[in-house]
Amino acid sequence: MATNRKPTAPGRRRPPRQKPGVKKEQILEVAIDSFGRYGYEETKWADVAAAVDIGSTALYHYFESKQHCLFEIMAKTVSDYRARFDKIIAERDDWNDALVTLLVDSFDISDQQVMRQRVMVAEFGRIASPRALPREEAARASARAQTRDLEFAWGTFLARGMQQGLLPENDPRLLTRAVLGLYNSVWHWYRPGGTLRLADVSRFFVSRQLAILGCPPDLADERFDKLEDAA
Amino acid sequence: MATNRKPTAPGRRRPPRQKPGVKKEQILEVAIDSFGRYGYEETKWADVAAAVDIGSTALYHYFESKQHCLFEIMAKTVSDYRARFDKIIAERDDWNDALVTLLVDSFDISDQQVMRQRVMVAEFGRIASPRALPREEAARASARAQTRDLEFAWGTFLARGMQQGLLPENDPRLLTRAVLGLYNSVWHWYRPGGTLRLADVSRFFVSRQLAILGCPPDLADERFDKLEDAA
DNA sequence: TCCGAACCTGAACTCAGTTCAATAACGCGA
DNA sequence: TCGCGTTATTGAACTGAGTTCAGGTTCGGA
Repeated sequence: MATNRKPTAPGRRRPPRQKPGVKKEQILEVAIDSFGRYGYEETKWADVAAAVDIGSTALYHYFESKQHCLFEIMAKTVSDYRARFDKIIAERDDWNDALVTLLVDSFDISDQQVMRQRVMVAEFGRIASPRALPREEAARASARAQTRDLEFAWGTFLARGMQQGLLPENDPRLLTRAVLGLYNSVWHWYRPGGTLRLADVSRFFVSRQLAILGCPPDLADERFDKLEDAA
Repeated sequence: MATNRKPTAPGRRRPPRQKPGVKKEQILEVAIDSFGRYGYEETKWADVAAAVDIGSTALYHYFESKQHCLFEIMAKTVSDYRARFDKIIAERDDWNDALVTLLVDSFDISDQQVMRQRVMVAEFGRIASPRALPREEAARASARAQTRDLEFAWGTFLARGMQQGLLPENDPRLLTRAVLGLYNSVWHWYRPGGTLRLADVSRFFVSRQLAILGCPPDLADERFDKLEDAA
């Protein structure tokens, strides 16, 4: 837990500069890992700087503040999820197929994406209140708006399933909150490298999500069996 | 949002001292409300002091730190939930009756208890890592241990339902996490005084919890109808 | 070779949270 | 009613993570 990085040896040339954007990606990587592992509060901003080998004030070249970094992580997390959501919806005609794919796909994520989800659910409360710094506020507002949009998109999708008679009638907004709420709850306790494999968590929770919706919970079993065979 | 309280007028007698414990309760009330409404971070500890009409340093007579206060709130929240849980279990012979009562009862809470749940779910991540100050650490450890115990108790209860053939066989621990995860997810977005009535939220989410468990979701309908008639 | 933009730094500042030494009020036994 | 330990409170000072600022250095391209 060194708080300060070692200074460049005097009389020594600095290492050659990398491609633009690389450093920022490094910072985000370290931040995601540290925020996800120890929590946002516990993580010292200066330690993140040290980990990517810059002085703590250099961080302000990339982010307006520590929270700005957090909000960018969150905005990216939702935005990536949304992109996958849209792609799946667009590619499937069959509603049931789309549903199962959506549910299964959202658990089919890398360790780093898990960490992002952990950061997301742990610090979600922060995106509620506006901030003063312009870019920070932009990132916050973006994360918030995209979250809302995503809920709306899910609601619309579920309403379509009801129209087609594939889903029992119910308030689509509350149903969305229930399905996504159950999904998000996973990241409060699941962490990569634990005793539980994500594939098992996925199998269990997808079936429970289907139960919430009122579908036969074994709707996704076939899909999982196929995935197992592939692996 | 005044940060400092007005000083006692000089030459004036202080107001008479209240019963011991009253001030601490006042602090907790204000803290719960403020943490739940604006978030723990956003809430300035000194503002809490001002709200109960003491200087900010006087808070340290009651709590070792701001986090200590938070942890006491969380510990109390779990402990109260647990007490209700145990009482309900003890009073019911019929397993289905107990289940429905547990689920319905956990939504039958006052506005202040809602705020406590909001604080709980929003800041839950903090109870993971140990703290240095003794009483603060004690409160943290207590909150953590009680949460674990509660999950265990739920798991045991669900396993009993499976033994009696009233619940489909499933991993009781994962099932517990799903049921409680869905419950907790509510407090991320529900707040008192909104457009949605808690009774409606309750009706919907209890039925979804039953769906998760694999029970007929209308198992609780009768109960709700009775509650409606009473009101 | 010059220039502007991107990148980075040390020193200093901020401010919520906290510590500390001292004081005031209370409650109770002598 | 006095004395004395406990409880409650305060102002002044301290702490440290986060931040600002006024500059430097490096780079790619004109």
